[in-house]
Formats: sequence, C-alpha cells, structure tokens
Amino acid sequence: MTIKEVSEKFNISQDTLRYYEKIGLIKDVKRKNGIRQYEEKELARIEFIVCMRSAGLSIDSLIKYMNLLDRGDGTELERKQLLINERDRLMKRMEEINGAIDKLNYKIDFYEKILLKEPNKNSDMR
Amino acid sequence: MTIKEVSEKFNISQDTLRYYEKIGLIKDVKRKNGIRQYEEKELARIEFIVCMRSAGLSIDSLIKYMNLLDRGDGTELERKQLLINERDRLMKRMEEINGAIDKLNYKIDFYEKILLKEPNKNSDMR
DNA sequence: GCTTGACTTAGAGTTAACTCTAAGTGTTAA
DNA sequence: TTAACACTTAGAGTTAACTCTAAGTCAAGC
Repeated sequence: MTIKEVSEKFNISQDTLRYYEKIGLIKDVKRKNGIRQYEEKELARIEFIVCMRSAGLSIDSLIKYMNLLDRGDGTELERKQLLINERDRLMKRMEEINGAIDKLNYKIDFYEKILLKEPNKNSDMR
Repeated sequence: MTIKEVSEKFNISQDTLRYYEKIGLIKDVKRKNGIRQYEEKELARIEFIVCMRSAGLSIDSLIKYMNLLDRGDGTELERKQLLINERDRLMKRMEEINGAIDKLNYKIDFYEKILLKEPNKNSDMR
C-alpha cells in the first residue's frame, strides 16, 4: 500500500505519516525505488495509532508502547501497565467531559425556557 | 478575591488568569492599587471556563460565548446554538474515547492472559 | 528607612503536533 | 521526449495554549 492509499484509508495526511516515521512512531517501512510500501504490520499499527490519537493519547506514550512491542518478549508486563495507565487517563477524561456536558445541558435548557417565554429578559451569568 | 486565591481555588496558574484577561476571555476585572480584585461575576465565569477547558472546548469558542453574554439581550438564541454545537462536539469526543477504551481493554485482557500462562511467547501486533 | 514578598506589565520563549516549502527523482501517457 | 504527476528529503513555519522573564510598584513588618 502506498502512502496515498494509507492516508486515504485512515484519513490522515501523508505529511503526518512521514512525520510519524521521522519521529520513530512508525518504523522500518519498506521502500521500492525509494517509495514507501506499507505492509500488514504497519497498517495494524497505524490503525491503533490513529484510534489512540483520536482519543487523545500523546505521541510520546505511543512511541513508548511501540518500542516495547519492538523489544518483544519480556516486555509484556510493562506494555500492560502502560495501557492500563492510558486507559485510566481516558476514563478520567470521560468524567471531565461528562461534567461539562451536564453543565452545557443545564444551560441549554435554561435558554430553551427563556426563549419560549420571551420577552422575559432574565439571563444566566451576567 | 486576589489572583492568588482564584488561582488556588480553581487550580490554574496566575499566569493563565492574566493570559485569559489579555486575550479577552475574562474582562473588566476591577483593580485596587493596580491589583486585581475578582468578584462574583468573574468567579462564576472562571468556574465555567475551567470546566469547559478541562473538557476540551477551545478558548476561541469560550471567547465567543463570553462576548455574547456581554452583548446581553437578543443573543440568547445564538448562545444556545453555540452551546449545542459544543455539546455535540463533546459527545462525539466521548465516542472516540469509548472506542479507544474498548480497544485498550481488549489488549489489556490479552496481556493478562499471556502473562498468566507464561512462557507462552505469543504477542499482539508484531 | 529598608527589605521582603506579592503583585504589576510587555513581550519573549516553549511545547506538542503537525503542515508547508523547496528542490529533486522516477514512472506513466501523449 | 517531454510533460505531468506522485513521490522523496531536510528543514522551516504554524497553531493553540500556555509559561517564563525582566523590570518595576507597593504595602507590611522589623
């Protein structure tokens, strides 16, 4: 698969794919006449990376995880711990977002009500 | 309330509070001998801002919302629409995070299993 | 009266994660 | 065989959101 195809498949720019390689998040991509040929292994990793990035994991954490994968046997416990940390961070993130959604719903409701019974000039937080 | 107290109450730096003022996110903070005196109105806004920032709303959106609040009557519909947009964005965000958590749980489970029945040298994504 | 410490300002510097530019190569179609 | 096009590289530029620096003011305590 070429860089263009990968970029379209995962909806990330070619620049981003090259950037990920430059910083060592994606490694050992084969070339044919200097042109990148992504294979199964890379595709699986890229899918994971894209998903985790969309959730907000840092590139740094992902590099660490990929390095453990490359070191192979004996790093399983460390990998598991890293993933647990990231999952816990995401769960905390979810709570923050939930809290904000609650607040937003309350305010949206407030506007819904005053917009119904215009011309009540009451207003939130002023 | 001084900048120090506000900073401690909401757990954001004094620099950040000054920065928010500089860019127009917080406005009209009273001074006594040049020193900021935050009042109820500001505190309510800061609480909202901190909560929304923690969920990932952009400063830009928050400035827009605060500007509508300051313009007052007649902007209620616009405010409501802005809040609905942001809420919807957050809900999309939640789904992405949920997807990532699912994937992480799957992998954590995988490591849990292979770590139990060592020395099975199987490994995910290699 | 002098030091200490919390505050002030304007503006420069930092960080993460891209995104763009310029100059060049190699394959494909007319 | 020349033009078009997709790719390559190194490195510079961008963006959002801070964070830090330097130089200065002011009230309180010794």
